[in-house]
Amino acid sequence: MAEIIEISRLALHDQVGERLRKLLVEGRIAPGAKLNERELAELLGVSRTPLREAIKLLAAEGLVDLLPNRGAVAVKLTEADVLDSFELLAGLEAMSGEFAAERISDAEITQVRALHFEMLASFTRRDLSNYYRLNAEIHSAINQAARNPLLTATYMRINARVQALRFRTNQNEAKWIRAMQEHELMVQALVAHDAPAMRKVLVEHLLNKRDTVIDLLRAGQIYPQRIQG
Amino acid sequence: MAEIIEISRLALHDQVGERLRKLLVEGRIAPGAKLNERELAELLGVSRTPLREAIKLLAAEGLVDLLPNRGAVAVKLTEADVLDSFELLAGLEAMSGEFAAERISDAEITQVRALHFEMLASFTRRDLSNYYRLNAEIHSAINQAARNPLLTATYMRINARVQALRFRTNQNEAKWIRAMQEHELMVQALVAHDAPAMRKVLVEHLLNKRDTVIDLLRAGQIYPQRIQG
DNA sequence: TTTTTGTATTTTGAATGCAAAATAGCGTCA
DNA sequence: TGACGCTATTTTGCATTCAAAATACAAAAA
Repeated sequence: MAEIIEISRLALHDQVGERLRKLLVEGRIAPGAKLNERELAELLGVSRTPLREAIKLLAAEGLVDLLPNRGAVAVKLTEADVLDSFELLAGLEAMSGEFAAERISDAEITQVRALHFEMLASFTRRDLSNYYRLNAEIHSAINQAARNPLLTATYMRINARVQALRFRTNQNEAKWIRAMQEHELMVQALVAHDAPAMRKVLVEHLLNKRDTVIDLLRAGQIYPQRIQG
Repeated sequence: MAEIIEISRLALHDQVGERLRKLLVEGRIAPGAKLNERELAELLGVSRTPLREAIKLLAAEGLVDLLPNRGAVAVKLTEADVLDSFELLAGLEAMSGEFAAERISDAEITQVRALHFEMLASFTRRDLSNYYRLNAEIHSAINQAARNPLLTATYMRINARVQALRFRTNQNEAKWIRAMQEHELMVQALVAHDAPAMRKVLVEHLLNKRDTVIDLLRAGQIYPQRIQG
């Protein structure tokens, strides 16, 4: 009989972890907010045990801070934290980009180019929602093409920390246009399998994103969106 | 009254986490070995609750795999995993090295040079134990000089995964000599604050280490050291 | 002999309970 | 009025307990 790959439903603590992660990344739980175990357990409909296991997991991912005997709080990144995060992300993206330029297949290039044009369409329509989705898909495709799952996982982990911050950052028209130009260069570098060019444009791209986020952070445009706190 | 920074003793699950991590990294728990909760809890003298929390932590760090309803096993890296790990480590070290070259202080350079000569002494005596300690200290000092704690933490996390593999890998005289030459170049690059040179030598250094480990892995020289399993 | 099926045991997963630490509230004293 | 200290309540941390899933084993059938 054929081997059946069982689609194992996730364990409770994993489900809780995913839901909590989403709440944190989307900013539904505000940075700096205390995570009351009893409250959260009731909200999520589970006992405190799996919730605590999930919190430990998120702590290892850097999404919450653990205070001994005083529970967990959603991380509130300082400006220095944000700078460090983007610096590291730039390096990781550069690495991804280099490997991708060397290893990407023609089929994958075609796919990236298609996504790129779709993104241009969304940009033209100023359709932020689809723009962000396509942007994420392109970066994900580049990561895939790098052929290093550990690199991809590491990138995603660090990215999750700043995800809440990046929510809706491209209101600035000039910076948005520049981001699109950089994406154009990325596609060119991939087509040419030019690893150094890919590194260069990605580092620049990320550092620009960093500056945008830092500006918004200083202007207080980011954290005030909190829902719970 | 002055604010007193309390040296809070670690919570139990953290202590358990550290002890477990040590057992895994040192290979005392063999790769692929099942982590029986009852056994381990008894061995460590705690109940299963904090142990389970610690295991979740180590799973997030990539030191154990979680099998739904079947517990945790110590990760057993495939050759592909090892290649991915070293590729990522090379990129992270390169990043560290670049930033360190740009940001290192004169005092830190002096310290690295001193450690370097101590390591040369250990090399000359073929004193493996001190050689490894000093080697780790130098890489740690470079990481510190990069001024990015998140990068340091990320590097250490990935490094822990392959730590057990790297245990005693420099038996090969020729490769050991080459490693020493590379270290010489590192110090020179740091003194000259030459970031590109630092990147170059560190990537090379790590990829050579990778090759050494892969050779040993293929020759079956690594995993057979297991104690428990 | 090999495979299958049913049962017993083990092991993991989650809820509950209990102790210790932290927080909050209140009263007292300066 | 304000600061300090004590008690009560809340909250976290860990152990214990209970339920469900997986594994091991043995017996029966092909």
